[in-house]
Amino acid sequence: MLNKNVFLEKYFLMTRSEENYLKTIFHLGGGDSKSITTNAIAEQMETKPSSVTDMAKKLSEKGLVDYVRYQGISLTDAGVKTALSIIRKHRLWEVFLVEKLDFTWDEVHEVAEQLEHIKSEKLIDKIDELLDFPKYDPHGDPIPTKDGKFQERDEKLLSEMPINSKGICVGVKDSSVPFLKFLDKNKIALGNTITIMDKEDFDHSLRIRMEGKEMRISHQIASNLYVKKND
Amino acid sequence: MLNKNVFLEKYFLMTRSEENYLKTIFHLGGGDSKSITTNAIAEQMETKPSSVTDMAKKLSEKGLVDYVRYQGISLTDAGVKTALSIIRKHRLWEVFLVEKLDFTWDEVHEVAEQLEHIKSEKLIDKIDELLDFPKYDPHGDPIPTKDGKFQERDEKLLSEMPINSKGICVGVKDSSVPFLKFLDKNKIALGNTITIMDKEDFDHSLRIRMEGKEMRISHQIASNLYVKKND
DNA sequence: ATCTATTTTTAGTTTTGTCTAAATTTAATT
DNA sequence: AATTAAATTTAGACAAAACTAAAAATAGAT
Repeated sequence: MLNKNVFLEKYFLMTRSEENYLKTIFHLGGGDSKSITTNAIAEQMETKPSSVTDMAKKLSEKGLVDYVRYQGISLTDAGVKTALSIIRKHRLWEVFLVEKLDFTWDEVHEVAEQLEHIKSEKLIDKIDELLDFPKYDPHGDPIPTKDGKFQERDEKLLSEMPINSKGICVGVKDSSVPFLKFLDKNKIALGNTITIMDKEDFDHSLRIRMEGKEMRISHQIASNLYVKKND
Repeated sequence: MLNKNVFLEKYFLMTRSEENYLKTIFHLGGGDSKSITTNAIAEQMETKPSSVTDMAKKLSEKGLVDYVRYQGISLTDAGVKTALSIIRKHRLWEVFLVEKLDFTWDEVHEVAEQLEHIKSEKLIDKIDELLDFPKYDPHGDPIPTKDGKFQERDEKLLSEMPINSKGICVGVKDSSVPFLKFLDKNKIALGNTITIMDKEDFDHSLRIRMEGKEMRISHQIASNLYVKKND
């Protein structure tokens, strides 16, 4: 009826499903005007390629993605902005759940998937403030700022660190529940300082010192842990 | 496929819309096996009677309401239990927004309407704990316990209090945004002790003393404020 | 350059929740 | 008891978001 409402409806009122598509496309790298295939999106979202095509048309209509039949999908600037605002909400909620409600690493994702769709700018800004404007989420992933800026980290995989170097544990590459539970069980937490004592040529396992204790970790673990170089 | 999943689907997985219907029916008094009319529900939810009929059938199928054609709708025990769990979530989130995020009375409802549908028992229990198990929400309405018990209050409307009596402000009858804004502006807050100094026969307005200040309030205001008798 | 195999799209269907318009039941009035 | 008014339900339609199956386009291999 009103022009203003048409505008609002088209550009600001996103459904949960639309938001999930944008987020997925961003995570698959579609933010750098790189085309993501229909199949890749379908696989990631555990849905069918035909459903992705339908949504591609819809998001293209709204100016959030660039879509050419058979050529794949990439985010427009508006699409990136929207995706980042959802990721920002997701990661802030994750911090909230861990810091304020004592959730463990592996429990937060599912709940944050729901909370990220709550529509209230004031709410998420206040949560940000309550948490004292955190820069990283519990998995070590950077939290975009309100104006959509990312603060990337100078980080390396633990497996790539040289012998005798030190690093602070800042994130995980694999954020699956089994891996996070493993870390919890072995008291490997973000912020811990890790010293690489020795590397085993045979199986690429590492001997490390952490929180005063020495332990051996497999290559598989070491290649899924990010550390920030310390010296 | 599995029997267990059929069970879960039918009895536990509620859609947002189903939850809103149950909540509305409860608020209209349908919890005491009192029949609520199709029209009343439609009006409250700003929808059409035919939509209510459709949902009545669906909820009846699920064993959450008793529904007889042309005779109205009431909640079953299971329906009451579900409604109370949603109301519990709504009111706890309201407390959270006011206590932890400095929302004002009039801002909380809209956001709580969204948050009440988040599905995670652990989340709401932890929020409850974080808030130190509050008994009332910011509007003074009682918060049902985890096992669905209500703690009703010994409360009166301010307009019904005798001269020279004292009361503690515990809730509002009208929770519309304009009224809540009025209260904020005039520094009338939950917990304030109010002494009734005088009542004016002509317009039923009241002269009261609150927080050391004397003021006059109209009958309309006084008949929308609940107080707990103090002496 | 042609032929497969794969990917992607189209067309048509389903489910959920809504709507309108028409039909039916209940309630109220004479 | 008959009639009218109001409330309620049915039937049929639609939009969103998914699906299946069939058709079309692309890419890879010979």
